[in-house]
Amino acid sequence: MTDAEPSAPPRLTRRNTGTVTLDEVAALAGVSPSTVSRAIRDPEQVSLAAYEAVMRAVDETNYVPNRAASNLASNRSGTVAAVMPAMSYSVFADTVHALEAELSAAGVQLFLGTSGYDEAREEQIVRAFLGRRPDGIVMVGASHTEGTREMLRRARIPVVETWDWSDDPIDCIVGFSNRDALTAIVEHIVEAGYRHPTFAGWLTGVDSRARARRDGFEDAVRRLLPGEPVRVLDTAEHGISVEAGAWLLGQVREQHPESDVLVCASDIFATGAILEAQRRGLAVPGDIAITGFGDFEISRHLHPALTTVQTPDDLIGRRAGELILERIADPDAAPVSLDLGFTPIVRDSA
Amino acid sequence: MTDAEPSAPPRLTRRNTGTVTLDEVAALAGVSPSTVSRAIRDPEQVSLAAYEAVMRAVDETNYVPNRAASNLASNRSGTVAAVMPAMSYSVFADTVHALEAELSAAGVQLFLGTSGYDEAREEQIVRAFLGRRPDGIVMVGASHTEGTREMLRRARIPVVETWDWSDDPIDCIVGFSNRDALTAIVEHIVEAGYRHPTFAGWLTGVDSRARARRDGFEDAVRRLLPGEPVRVLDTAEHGISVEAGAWLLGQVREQHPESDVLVCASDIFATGAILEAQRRGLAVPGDIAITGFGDFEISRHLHPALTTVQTPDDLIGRRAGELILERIADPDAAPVSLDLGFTPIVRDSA
DNA sequence: ATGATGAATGACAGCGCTGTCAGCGGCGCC
DNA sequence: GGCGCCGCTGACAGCGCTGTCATTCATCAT
Repeated sequence: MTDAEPSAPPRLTRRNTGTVTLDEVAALAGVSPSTVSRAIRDPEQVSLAAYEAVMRAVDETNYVPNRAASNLASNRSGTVAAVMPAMSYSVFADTVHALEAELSAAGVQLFLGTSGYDEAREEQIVRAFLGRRPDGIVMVGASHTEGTREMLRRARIPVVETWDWSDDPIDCIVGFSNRDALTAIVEHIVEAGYRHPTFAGWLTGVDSRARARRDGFEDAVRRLLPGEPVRVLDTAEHGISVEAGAWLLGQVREQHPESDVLVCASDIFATGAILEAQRRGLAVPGDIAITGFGDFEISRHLHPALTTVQTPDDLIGRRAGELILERIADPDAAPVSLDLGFTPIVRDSA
Repeated sequence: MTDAEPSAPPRLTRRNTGTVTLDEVAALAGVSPSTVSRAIRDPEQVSLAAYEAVMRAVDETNYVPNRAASNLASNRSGTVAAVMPAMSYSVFADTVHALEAELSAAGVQLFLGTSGYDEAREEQIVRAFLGRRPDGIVMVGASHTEGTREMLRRARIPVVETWDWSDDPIDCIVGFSNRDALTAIVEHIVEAGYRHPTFAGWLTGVDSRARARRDGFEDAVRRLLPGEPVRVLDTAEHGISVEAGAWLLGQVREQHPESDVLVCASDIFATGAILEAQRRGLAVPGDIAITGFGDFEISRHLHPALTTVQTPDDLIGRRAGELILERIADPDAAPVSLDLGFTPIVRDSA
């Protein structure tokens, strides 16, 4: 089968990709390529007979449209890019899931990238994503390098920042105030009678949300517990892990033995701290109270059940998806800032 | 500015996309488009002077190459697609992370999709992904619809199935035997003196790995504990959650009060079961022993610390990435089946 | 019967790149 | 001095689609 057919000139195209193309489907179906294109994208536009002929040919050839060609011709990619800090332990998993559900219902695919809580890496990722000409982009966080902001602005596509709050979003923002959430926690613990709180989070990293939470803690302590020192523990090289939480419990007992409540920037830390307290035979909240952040599923099953803040994880994803889709449909719509709030959940640990 | 310039004919391109193109960069740099393309993709090919002129023009114009055009022209997309069952609680998060690290080091981007443990949905996702002409594809699991297998075979790109084992992979497979892993657990508990095990997992879903674990359990029980009934609990509508684990503990106590060890198909269940045992004041392993699967970070912090099986989460991702890259470079390489094994971790819960 | 409408279709250029080939000048070699 | 060689560059076609416009034909009101 290596010989050229005698009936046709041996003019095989130079770079034959070997895959079925729209033209071949058209030839088989006995219609023009235009009709095949229409039948696939919007059956309403073609007659029933044409539609059926095309579908038969598509099945027969196992035709899979080449989206790269489609993107190029239509200048729409049918994709949305999302950049998030991490996947493990992901608070963001629910957000991504909801986002993907929202988008895929509209036939839009999600491109996912993780920055590892690193804004320089984030910039690289955004640059790479922009090369794929997504129709929109979803970011976690509202803190980015100036380069990232600039690129995003220039891309002229809808941008939704999430999980954070800002008065100066790039475009749209869907989130809540991490700062206010921590303030709310401090208000609760003060009301519950605790007077010597210690904040704990991963502050070595570039996680602006952790920082916002820290700031909210500091504000509230200064306001509600005047004269009280602002105790802050950084998990540093322990990062975001259960182990870091266990370590934190030791730290607070050693470094701040007077502290009566450990205010964690994540349920992950709080989980580790509670388990470590169990191990040490410490009573929670008797010997030390503990609060979390995020209301993970495990938190209500711990002993004691964790007092925490519920964040609108999947609502963020859903709304972000809706917003992106709306703005793809109407690029001139005004930017939207959506504060989804948070819900303090008081259980037994504080 | 709506008037056509008198000097040039008013032949504005019909569908102007408004973004900077390679041609514009070339004009500004004073070289041909070919040279710009080369300078960007492989600086070695052009003179230093040309390279610098191009880079200056790229900076000045904020040029971002259009990958859709590049894909179309070169028939390579620079992407790899990955399909996994879920993201929440994700055992797979580490795998994806390692995979992404491996690929992005080679300048390849990862397209991620989740099937929700649904093989029909998986097929849709694969179809959609294939439209983007990825250079390779990574699947979680070795059980797919025939349609999926067929598409994947026809795509003529490297395919790596993961987290599972099969004698008849589509192309490559990197994983371990879930069946054998459960057998190993049963061997341990029998050796430790337990005689009445109950297996628990989410069997209502189409998770073939859960099923393989169940089968491994059954095999081992029949072999090592002849005469013993094969007790199996399905979390059913509770799915994969901590809550399901708590529920399981209740179930095993009620339905199989004689059972002395609960063999969970995931550390998530085991975690819920241990916490529920704490709540009920049951001694673990005294009243009932508990084993998990996956060795999540929290497992070693529980009380008692969980006996489980460590799976090569990120090694799977790393190897899968390497394999994909190798096979992109050399499409004629022979398929590889890589059994990465597993490691039983004996702690205090069984 | 006639023109006006509208649905369905086809022709064609072009989206922004890359592969390929040809051409240019400078160099070392016989 | 002529030859081949090599590094670098530019011209050009074409990847597989879609937007746009032109065309056809049946349908309808006049």
